[in-house]
Amino acid sequence: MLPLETDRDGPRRADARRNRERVLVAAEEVFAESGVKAPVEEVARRAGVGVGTVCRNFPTKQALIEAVVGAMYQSLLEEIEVVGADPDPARAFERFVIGLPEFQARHRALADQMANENMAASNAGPKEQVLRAISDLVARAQAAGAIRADIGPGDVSMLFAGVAHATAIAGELQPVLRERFVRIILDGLRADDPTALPGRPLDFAQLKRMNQRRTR
Amino acid sequence: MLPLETDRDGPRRADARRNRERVLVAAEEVFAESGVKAPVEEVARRAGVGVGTVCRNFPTKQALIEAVVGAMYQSLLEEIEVVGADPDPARAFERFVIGLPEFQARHRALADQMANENMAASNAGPKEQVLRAISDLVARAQAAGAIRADIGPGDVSMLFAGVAHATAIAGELQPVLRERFVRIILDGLRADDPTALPGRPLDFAQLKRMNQRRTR
DNA sequence: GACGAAGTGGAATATCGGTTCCGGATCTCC
DNA sequence: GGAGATCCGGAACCGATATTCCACTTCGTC
Repeated sequence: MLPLETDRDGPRRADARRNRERVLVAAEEVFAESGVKAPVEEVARRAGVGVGTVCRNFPTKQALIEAVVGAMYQSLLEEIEVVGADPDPARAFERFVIGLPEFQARHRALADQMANENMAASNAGPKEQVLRAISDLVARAQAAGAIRADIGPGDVSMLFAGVAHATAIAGELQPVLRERFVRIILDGLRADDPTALPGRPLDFAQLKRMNQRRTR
Repeated sequence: MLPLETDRDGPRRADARRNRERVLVAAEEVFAESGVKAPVEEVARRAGVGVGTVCRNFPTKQALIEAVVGAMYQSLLEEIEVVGADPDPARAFERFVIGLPEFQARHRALADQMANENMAASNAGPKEQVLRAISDLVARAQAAGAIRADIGPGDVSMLFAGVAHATAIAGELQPVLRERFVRIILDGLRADDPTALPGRPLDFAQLKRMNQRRTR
């Protein structure tokens, strides 16, 4: 996607590089439709190449998934930067939490990945930026008094990841349901007169630690 | 579990019936620990029988899963009846929504199943009872003014299923996080001065229709 | 206790999906 | 345009897992 690619992992020949790109695009589509459990062969068919080509560019299925997830973090980051530019912190936060489950629904592979695996070691770059951006958004909204103070960015992303997952089965009702649920949770996050929460606000460091523990 | 079993699906010999029961128990444990993707052989080992025995009693893995799910609906029903006996509708509802994600976390197979598959055709009996009980709980809470009127029982169960799924990865923090999220959503469900929701309240009939569409 | 029916264990089979391999096609550079 | 490196397709391989099958054991009954 970027010219830098040639440095790290680009094949030497022009047609090969084209194929690699087509595989990546196909994989994003297939994983979005059928989840990461979709067979590699399906990706190959969609890309119009043989399985051998897929496996040469991405030596293992896990590597393919991580490449796709990396690209998605990149595009998520762009979306966040757009809503983050909103000068009103409350509205920026609201636009973000409406967009997040929609994004996760659009790229189911990311949601599956976030729910299931380590992903801690890999993709340090774009992922870290996304997490920082989310933390900022939450902190700004809290500073503005738009949402209660006793939650952390980890709470927010887990809550809305749950919405994305729950609504995933919902056919054409999906967008409406997603918005219903987001609105309800937003009401719950407003500062008015909340019931006290047990535990401490959840930040991403703790969330990461949980994932590491789990995969060990 | 009941004497009726001999009619429908019980083997004729006493030891065989014992084995069937042990398989069911083992399957519940194994699925809870490792999800429904756990190999049948693992279930057999845990039950102390051969795979042949498992497959004779439950001709297909799907059948085994459904049997386990059926048993879990039964026990969920019992829990609901306990909290439903609370004379205060608001407190009954609250106890229910705190218990639901906990229950789903305890029996991950059920959550997987609820999220993934049809389950519409099978297990008509106990499932229908559970759904009716949930609808009652929601309606009573709404009649008492404890929660907003513009949501349906389907909204409630999807929201809290989402919590169960999102918190599934959370190791020892799981119970705390679950309660945090449930409290937040409960705040959002209270009637005070809610933002208007798009769409209509979701009931179980619509939810079922969604599942059917999806598997077709 | 002995006989037949019912049930058992686990090896064999079938299937599916990821990975490897290689003969042949394609590109790049001279 | 040809030589040689690079890359391609997809068949073959492999491991994992569900399902089937049958020689052997156990149960229930007389």
